[in-house]
Amino acid sequence: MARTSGSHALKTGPKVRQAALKLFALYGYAAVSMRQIAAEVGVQVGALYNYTPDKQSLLYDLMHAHLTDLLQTWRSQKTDIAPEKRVLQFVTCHLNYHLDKSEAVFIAYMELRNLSELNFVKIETLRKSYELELESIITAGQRTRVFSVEDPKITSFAILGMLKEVSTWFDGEGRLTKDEIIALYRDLVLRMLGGPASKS
Amino acid sequence: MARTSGSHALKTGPKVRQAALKLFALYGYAAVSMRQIAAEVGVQVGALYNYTPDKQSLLYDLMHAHLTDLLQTWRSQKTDIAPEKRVLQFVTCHLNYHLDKSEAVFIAYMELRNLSELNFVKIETLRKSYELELESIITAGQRTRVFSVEDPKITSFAILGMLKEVSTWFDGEGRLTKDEIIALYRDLVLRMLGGPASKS
DNA sequence: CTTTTATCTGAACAAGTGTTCATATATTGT
DNA sequence: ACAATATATGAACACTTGTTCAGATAAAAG
Repeated sequence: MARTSGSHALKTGPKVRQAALKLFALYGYAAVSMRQIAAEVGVQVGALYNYTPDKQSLLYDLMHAHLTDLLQTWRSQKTDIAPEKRVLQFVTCHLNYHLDKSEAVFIAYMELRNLSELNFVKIETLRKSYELELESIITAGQRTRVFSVEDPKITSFAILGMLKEVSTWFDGEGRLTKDEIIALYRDLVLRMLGGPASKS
Repeated sequence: MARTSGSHALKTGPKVRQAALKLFALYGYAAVSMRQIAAEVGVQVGALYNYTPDKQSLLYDLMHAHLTDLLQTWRSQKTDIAPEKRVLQFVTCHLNYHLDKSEAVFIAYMELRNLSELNFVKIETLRKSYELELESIITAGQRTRVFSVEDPKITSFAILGMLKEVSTWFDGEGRLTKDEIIALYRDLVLRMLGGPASKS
């Protein structure tokens, strides 16, 4: 070897992913050209292909990295707590992550249909395993009668749907702080799960 | 005149919009070419320009037609009823519309960033006026103390977010019928609004 | 049947697409 | 200093993009 691997690569590689992340989130995968990404990095278009085999892999890598990061973040949380606390832990963890990394989150929701068939299956598997985490918390709480829901699956979809929506408008400059927003959603989720107190 | 206006146009015009609706919903605006739309209609590319000045207008027209239709559907509902009934009316109306016209709905959420700046403002105005309908119901119920929410705006966002999510997975072939789903969401919404019964 | 005109075709336009590659340029180890 | 090699360039590839338009086609009016 006459050169340590990646003297520039270690800088340009992440820059490419970061530029792609920003531009895909802003204009959408299909609307962004490799030349736009190259310009954002400050490099000619050919150089990108030292860091990705093609445009499709760039999208897949971003989504895969995001989802494994999200899953790992969640799975590093304390696990041995009661469902009513655990669901709040989920909401807090989810919103903190989503509000901090809104670009990656946005892409993961919006660009599913631009994945190749094979990549789509892999990403969907990851996404579903994350979403099942919430459903299983709800089911656990249902068993111990601390929650009272009609349909755990639909309830988990509904909660995830309303949590997703936050990242479409939150920009850190609104009326409420991140923590205030999280508190409001924690309350809404508890209501949806209908603790024993609200049973009729 | 030697010909009644639009002998074919009355057939091809709607076909163009329908083809664009289908393809935009399936692959996204940026990923669909005018030639694909033409092929779906069964016509050559040039013919499309008898029915739209350009691709951008095609997108705008679809979104505008959808939103005015949605708003009109909602505004044709009975208005003189109490907030707790009216909010259920909103959920039912919204879900019925969204589950029936899922393609138009999907485009309206996904393709906002592909609108020109001017068109975006117009569409956003329509969308916001629809979303404010829910917020004003919540605020009204808050005043008469039939609802008990911490933040009417966030609550309306949360409800709209969870209602939107339904159209991403509902395909009419799942475990639940449309009416069963609507019933579940009506219940969830009532819980979120925390009627006086559930006050602590 | 002839004229009028709405509609469609088919080809063309300039610009942009993702990707490849021989060549040049840095940067590092010796 | 030189040699080795990781990165970047810039031009080229074949193809697709949205849009235009002269001319063909078809249908209705007179």
